[in-house]
Amino acid sequence: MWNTGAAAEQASDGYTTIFREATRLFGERGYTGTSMRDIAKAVGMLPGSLYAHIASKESLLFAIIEGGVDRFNHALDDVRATSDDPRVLLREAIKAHVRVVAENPGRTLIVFHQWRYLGDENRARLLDKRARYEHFFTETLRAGVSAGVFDAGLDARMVVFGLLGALNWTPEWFSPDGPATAGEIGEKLADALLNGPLIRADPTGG
Amino acid sequence: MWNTGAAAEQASDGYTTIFREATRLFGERGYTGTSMRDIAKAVGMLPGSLYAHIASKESLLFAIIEGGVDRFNHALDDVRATSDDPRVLLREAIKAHVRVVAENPGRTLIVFHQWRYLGDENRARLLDKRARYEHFFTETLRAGVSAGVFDAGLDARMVVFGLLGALNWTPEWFSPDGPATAGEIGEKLADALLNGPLIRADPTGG
DNA sequence: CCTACCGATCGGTAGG
DNA sequence: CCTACCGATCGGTAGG
Repeated sequence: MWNTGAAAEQASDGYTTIFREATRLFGERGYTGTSMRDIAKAVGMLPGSLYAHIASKESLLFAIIEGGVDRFNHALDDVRATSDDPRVLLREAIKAHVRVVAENPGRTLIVFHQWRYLGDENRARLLDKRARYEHFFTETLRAGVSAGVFDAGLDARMVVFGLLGALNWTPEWFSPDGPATAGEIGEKLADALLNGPLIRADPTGG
Repeated sequence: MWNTGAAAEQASDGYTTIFREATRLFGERGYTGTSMRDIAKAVGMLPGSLYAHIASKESLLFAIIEGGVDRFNHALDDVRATSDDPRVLLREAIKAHVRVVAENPGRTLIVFHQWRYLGDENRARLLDKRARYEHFFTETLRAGVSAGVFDAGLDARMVVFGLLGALNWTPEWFSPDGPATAGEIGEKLADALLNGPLIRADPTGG
């Protein structure tokens, strides 16, 4: 009877296993498309037994989303420490975002889309955390415009919506099996987003 | 008994009403989060009566998504006729995209996210139509790089992913109640996306 | 488009 | 974490 159970499950306890399988299933089938029986089957329990570990289906969704948003916000805390230059901050924020997405694209899709299924209170808490994340981009852009390194002629709201939209769409196409690392993708995506494809008229005529 | 029924329903027949209410409900609660009973209640029928007008829940989802994708592709057909300049084509495509989103942001969210719930055959048909849409952006970018009007130093895949991500995220924030029209938003978004916020070093020193 | 219904499944709980 | 179960709801159909 030695070395069975916990070891075979990679030392995951009941809650951890439930959390992991629920994340996978919510990502694949959606929250409303996943039943507690699906989760129970995936973790090898009977449906009623799940409730020895969790309070409700919604509490599970909330834990998944909140944990995901927290990773994004913590990544920004590291970014803030890297520089005072808004150009560097924005580039590092893009790279950090891609890194967090790359950790678990499926979880990120849940974070971005399935907060709609939370009850009023949980949804409000989540949207507050997401607003904090988005605020960094708005403020960094504003600082860069003031410093004269970002284009003051652009609509700031559209720049931020465009940037965040591009970033929030990354889990739709990022593949952990692709040849490029998250770091390489982050660099190239930052180049593309910060510069835009358009070549300006060159005042030297060259 | 005059002037009741059809007139009060704005001349919508059964199928049209079902289609409209299903679009609204799938947008608000998701496909798997909406029951046929929800739809029946919204249109004022009993659940079983829906099947006099539709074949199945999935056929309804497919009709909504296919109709939505077709609007995007038809809008691009108009764009193709406007110019040969890749810069103009890309700008007009961005504006067209925003216009289609603005028509019905809820339907667009279904188009972008709920194709996952289609069966294999319907999903493949949809993804093919979406690929055709995305191909326009890839090709227009390539043409612009060849013509020397788009930056050849950027990773083309990242430019297209960034652009399409920003566009596909628009239904998340676009509000028909906002002060700006779809046309104004499209212009400003195109400026932001095509130029990027970063100011290049000016060779004239100005 | 209604009446009446099918078998299957839902989130969750009492008591151990 | 299992046994045994609750009332509610699911997509869909036969026959009119």
